Amino acid sequence: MYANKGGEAVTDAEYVNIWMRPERPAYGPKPTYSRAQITEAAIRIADAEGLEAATMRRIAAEIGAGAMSLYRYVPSRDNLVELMADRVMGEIDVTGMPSGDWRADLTRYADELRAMWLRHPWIATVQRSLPSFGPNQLLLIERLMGVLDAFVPIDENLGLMAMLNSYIEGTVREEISSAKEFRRSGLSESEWMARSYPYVDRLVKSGEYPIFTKIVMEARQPHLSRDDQFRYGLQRVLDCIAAALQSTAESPTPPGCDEPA
Amino acid sequence: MYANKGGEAVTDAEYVNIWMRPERPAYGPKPTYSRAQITEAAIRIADAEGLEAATMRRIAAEIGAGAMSLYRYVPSRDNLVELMADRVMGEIDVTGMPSGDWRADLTRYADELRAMWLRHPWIATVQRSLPSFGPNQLLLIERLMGVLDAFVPIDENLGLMAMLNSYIEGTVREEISSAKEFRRSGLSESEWMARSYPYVDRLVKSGEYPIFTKIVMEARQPHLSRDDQFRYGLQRVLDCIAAALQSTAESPTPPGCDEPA
DNA sequence: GGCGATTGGGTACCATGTACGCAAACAAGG
DNA sequence: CCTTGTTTGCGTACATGGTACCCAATCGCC
Repeated sequence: MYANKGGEAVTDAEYVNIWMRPERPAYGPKPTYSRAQITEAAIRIADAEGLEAATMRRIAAEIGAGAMSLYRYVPSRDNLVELMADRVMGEIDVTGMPSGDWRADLTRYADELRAMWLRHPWIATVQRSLPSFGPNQLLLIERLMGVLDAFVPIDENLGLMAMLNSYIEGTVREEISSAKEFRRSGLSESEWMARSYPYVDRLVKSGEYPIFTKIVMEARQPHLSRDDQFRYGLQRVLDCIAAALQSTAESPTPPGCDEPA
Repeated sequence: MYANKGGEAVTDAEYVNIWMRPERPAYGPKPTYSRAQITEAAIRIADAEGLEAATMRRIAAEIGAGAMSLYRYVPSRDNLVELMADRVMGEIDVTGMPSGDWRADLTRYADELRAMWLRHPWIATVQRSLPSFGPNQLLLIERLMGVLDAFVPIDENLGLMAMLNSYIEGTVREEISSAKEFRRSGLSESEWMARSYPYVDRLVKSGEYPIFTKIVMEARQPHLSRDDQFRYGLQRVLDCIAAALQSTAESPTPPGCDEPA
């Protein structure tokens, strides 16, 4: 694809991931566009109309380029999605993050992560894997893991942060699902509920789902603001972390010591 | 699409979801296939080669039908995916589930759910929303929520189960991501690690990511068996639930229930 | 100034979901 | 039994999406 200084061809497969691939070589005409610009345009479209609307042709049109021109900047659409994912990770503000007050830090992180997911609902559909971690994602890991680094061994820290992230992502995923359902059907929340009434009613009337019925009839949770639900659950998770900090402070033995692989 | 007994046409839009749509009318030639058969075939393909490999043509070929024949049984591919999702939910064995020992029940549920996700990694990519809950999903909710129903108010129960499910799904999602990465690259785990070494090495050498470096160098977690990681984290989540049961048992609800084993 | 790599982008190919139409199959009324 | 209305299986066809390939225009470096 490119030629390095030795003049040898460098094939695509040479690069482990996009982050190892140079944005542009120092030769030939000046590029009209840029990875950042393309990524930005793609995010704009995905935010407004979903990730599936961000097609190569559409993105190209958005920046006034020809469809195939994008491939001068990005090896494939999948890779572009990785760029998008890392780009939005950068929106999470973790400046001054190990502030000393871990609970405040994690609360802020949780709020920011959730807000970011809600701004860019399509990240719910992209799965990340370790080697695709870009600079923003890495910096985030750095700051987030830094919050508890002084208090617990690294393994414990990994476990706790996995729990925290799972909670945040799981919760937001549900918010996104229902929001997407509304959008898909083009109905308002109340219209949508009216529409699904026949189904829910049939289930309730069948008598086979007493607890489901209880949820439908009694639960107030669904009527609370999403923000309150989230914050309430988050407090519980943080309590959990507090307990774990306590116990490791007492017996500093990291978990899984006695376990063979 | 179909005609009801009055002879009036019933359009697709009349149905809230697939579960409200009758499988087949009582007229015309006997269908050669069935929803269940089609769903089964689709799952088989998706398990082996990913959800994107389960195309309509491929599924049809699998059962020896023409591509368009599937649309006599399923309104769209999206709806078929919903059928698939509910079908695999049915694999989770929750018989006799409110057994009295909530901790054992939830542990069993967690193990089963995780095992099911690992058998059918593609569910990670399908997002569920309330109205698409099929019979198996509903039965699962029924049994799972039943486990703590006697101990906590319904809203608390919802919150706790959301936390539990988030933990399970978040953890398994990561397992799936890396497994998929291996499969995609066609490499073994060690080959794959060797391949991504240049990237990791560059990050470590840069000195900008001390905690990332610490994870790479010191953490033993990634070397533990996935099962152990999962079980360890799960215990922590269950402890969390235990604490929540404790606190709600003290104030609002009448006593008489016991505590974790 | 010329060489050779690189850029923009048009054309084209293949895969996918699915609308449409038609002939064969079959239940119910005569 | 035959007619009639409806459904089934499925081939054809189209719109859309990713992207391989090609070519002329562009520009850094000798």
